Amino acid sequence: MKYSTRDKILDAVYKLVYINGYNGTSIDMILKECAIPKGSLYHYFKSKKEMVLAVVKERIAPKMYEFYDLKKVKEENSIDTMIRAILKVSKKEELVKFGCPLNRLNQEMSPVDDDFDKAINLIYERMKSDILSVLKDSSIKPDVDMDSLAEFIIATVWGSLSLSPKHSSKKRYLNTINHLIDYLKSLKN
Amino acid sequence: MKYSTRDKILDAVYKLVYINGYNGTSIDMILKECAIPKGSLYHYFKSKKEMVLAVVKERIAPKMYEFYDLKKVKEENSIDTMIRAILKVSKKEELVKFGCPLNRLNQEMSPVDDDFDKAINLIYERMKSDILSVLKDSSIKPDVDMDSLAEFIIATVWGSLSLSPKHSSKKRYLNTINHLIDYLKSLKN
DNA sequence: TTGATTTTAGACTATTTAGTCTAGTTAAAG
DNA sequence: CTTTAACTAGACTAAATAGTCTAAAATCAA
Repeated sequence: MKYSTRDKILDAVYKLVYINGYNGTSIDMILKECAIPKGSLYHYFKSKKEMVLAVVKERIAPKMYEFYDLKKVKEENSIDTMIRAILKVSKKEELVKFGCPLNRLNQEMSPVDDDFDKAINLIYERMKSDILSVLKDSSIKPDVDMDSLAEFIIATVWGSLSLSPKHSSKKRYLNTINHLIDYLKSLKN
Repeated sequence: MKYSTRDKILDAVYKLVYINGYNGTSIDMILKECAIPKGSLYHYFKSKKEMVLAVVKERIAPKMYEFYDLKKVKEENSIDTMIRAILKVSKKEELVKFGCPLNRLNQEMSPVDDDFDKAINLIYERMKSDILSVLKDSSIKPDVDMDSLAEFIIATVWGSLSLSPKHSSKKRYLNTINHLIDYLKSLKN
């Protein structure tokens, strides 16, 4: 099980684009980061854009889905499963430090590039439906609109993570997100 | 009262950087947008960075403060003033379409540039204290932590606005933000 | 009007950018 | 072992990049 050149590239691009953004990351930075020659890079990917789109699908997407595949603890109300997922976010240091990688790329690329917009939206919709499937078998007051609640959860988590990355800390995230948790608890039937 | 070259530049840069980001906006794009020669540009600003920092201070900042200087309606609980401010955001088409300009720039520049980080943080802190001063004379349940509540409000609004700019609409914002409003109402004493 | 200052004009430069191309090397398959 | 395919290597290109420079024009103050 060796560390393939392609994987090396995707890891480097993920890391660099996460922090510097798409336009802030040059091919040369990538080559330096993974110490490979240009020929190899363009052997695996036909352009920078295709490369970063591969990162979206193969690196960012799995990281996003990861947060909502919590196994339900027996007898637990599903809303508590949701709360556990939200709290678990604080354990991922890079998220608390640099914000959500999907959200970052979304803000930079969605308004100016259709392919990025589509790729990112696909992941967003899947996240949303994952959340919905957790919420739907929880006992929530009947008058609550589930769809907008799922969006509210994502928006709040993303927003909390995006508050001034350099200064945000685990504690700050938890303080902010605590209000979301209180709200979710208040929706229990 | 003429439209000065400097203002013309700041307006163009605001618009271009808002949509394309800092690294996605070139000097040539700016020159084309405001139809001035390079000499003029570099007469008013010594570098691209200084130019965009001026946009942050002179264009973005006022737009941000604008949303929290609502006059309190007589007899109104201040929390309702807050809610009115949050709802008013939906009336600004560009916000709903492209997200919060401060948040966008923050995500792109704060992790990689100290000067941007500082300038943006200053605005953020002022917004937060504006919100706090509205909240502090409202009748909110005593056990609520005001500071994190102010951050929660900003995070949620920013997050709601950042959900997939291309597809977000006024209605989507309002649906999402409605949960925040319900939560705020529940905090009334 | 004159003289000083501010603003405009855009050609020019050095660097960086994404991407190409061809030759060489390594690995896989028979 | 030999042949074919996958991969590496990096020099090279054309375009775009931020920023400089000098001279001309417009504006302002006396």
